[in-house]
Amino acid sequence: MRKSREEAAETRKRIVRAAAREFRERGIVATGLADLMKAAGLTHGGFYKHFGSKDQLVAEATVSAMDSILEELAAHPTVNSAVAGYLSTRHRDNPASGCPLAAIGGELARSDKKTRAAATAGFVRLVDILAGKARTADVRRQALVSAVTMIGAVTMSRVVSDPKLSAEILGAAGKNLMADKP
Amino acid sequence: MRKSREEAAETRKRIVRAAAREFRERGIVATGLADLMKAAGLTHGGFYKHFGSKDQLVAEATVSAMDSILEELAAHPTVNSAVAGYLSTRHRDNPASGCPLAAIGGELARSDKKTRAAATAGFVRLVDILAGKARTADVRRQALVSAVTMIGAVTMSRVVSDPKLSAEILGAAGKNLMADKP
DNA sequence: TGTACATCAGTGAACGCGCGTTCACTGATGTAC
DNA sequence: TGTACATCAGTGAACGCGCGTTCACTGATGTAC
Repeated sequence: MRKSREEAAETRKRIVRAAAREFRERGIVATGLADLMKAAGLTHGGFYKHFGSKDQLVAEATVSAMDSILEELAAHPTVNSAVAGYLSTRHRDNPASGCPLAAIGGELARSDKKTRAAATAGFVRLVDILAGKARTADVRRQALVSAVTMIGAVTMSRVVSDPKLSAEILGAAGKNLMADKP
Repeated sequence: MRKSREEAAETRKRIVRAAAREFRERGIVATGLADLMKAAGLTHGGFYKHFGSKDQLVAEATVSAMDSILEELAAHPTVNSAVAGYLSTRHRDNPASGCPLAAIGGELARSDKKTRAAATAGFVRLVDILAGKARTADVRRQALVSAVTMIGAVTMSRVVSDPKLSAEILGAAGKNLMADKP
C-alpha cells in the first residue's frame, strides 16, 4: 500500500486543500476529520501519517486559504478591481473558495497560536494589497479600514436573510470604498 | 420537584441568557447543551421541558444577545459615543457580553431561518442607531458601511495575534467613522 | 544491476468521550370539587 | 377552605452517533550491499 514520496506529498496537499474548502464552507468545529479525508479521497485512519493533530491541519488550511484568496486579489489590474471582486455576489455565494477571515473569522479568533499567526499574516498582506504602492500612514490607515469593511460586509451579506439587504450591504461598501478613485 | 410557573419562566430566561453568553464566548457548535445547562445551574435532562431543540435555543439566544448589545448602544448620548464603545478594547476583550455579529457572524450565516432572521433584525436596528435621526439615502448608506466596518474591525481585532495591530485596527476604524462629526 | 530487507502511506477496526435527544421517575404546584 | 388528583419542572440515567485519536496490518517503495 505504500505510496511514493511524491504521491504522499500530493496527498498531503490534497488534504490541506480539501480542509481549506470544508472549513470555510461548514466551519472548523463542525467539520469532522472523517468527512475531510473522504473529501480528499482517503479513509480517515491515514490522517495522522500526515498531521500531528486537527489543530495543525487548521493552521495549514488557514495558510492555504489565505494564499489562494490573496493570489486572486493580487492578480487584479487595480486595487478597485480587487475590492469589487471581494465585494461581489460571487464571493459572497462561494465561501469555500473565498476569504477565510469573512467565512470563519470568529472561529479563527478562538484558534491556537499558529492559526491566528497565519490569519494575521494573511490580513497584513491583504492590507498591503489595498494600500497599493503608497506607504504613508494615512494610506495604511485607510487600507486597514478598507480591509475590515470588506470583511464585515461579506460576513454580514451572508448572515442577513433578506436578499435585497444583502446586496445593499455589498453595494454600499463598494460605493464607499471606491468613491473617489479611478 | 415541580417549580411554580414564575420560577419556570425565570429558569427559561436564565438558560437563554447563559446560552447567549456561551455561544458568543465559545461558538455555537462548540458549546454543548450539558455545559450550558450547568452554567444556568441545572442538569441537562431538563432542557427539553423549555425548548424543542438546540436550534430553537440558538434563535432565542441570538435575539437576547442582539437585544442587550443594542440596548447598550442606544443608551449612549451620541452616535459617536456608541461607535467608540463598540470599537473599544473592552468590547473586543469581552465577546460574551458583546455583539454576536462580530463574535459568531460566520456561524450565524450557517444557522437556520429563524436565527438568521433574528440576526438580520438586529443588524437593521444597529444601522438605524448609527443613522441617527436623519433618514436620507446617503445617511442610510453610510450607516450600513459604518455597521459592517465596526463588525469587521472587532472581528479582526480578535483574530490578529499581534496586540499592536489589534489596537491599530480599532483605532483606524474609530478615526475613520468619527472623522468629521462632533 | 539484482536481491534482501526496512520503511512507511494508506486501510479499516477500535478506543474513550461528549454530543443532542429521550425517558422513567419525583414531588411540589396547580386545579377541581 | 380542605381534600384528591392531575400536571409538569427538574433529575439522572440511558440512547445511538460521530468525534479525534490510536493501532495492527498490508504491501509497494526506498535503501543497502
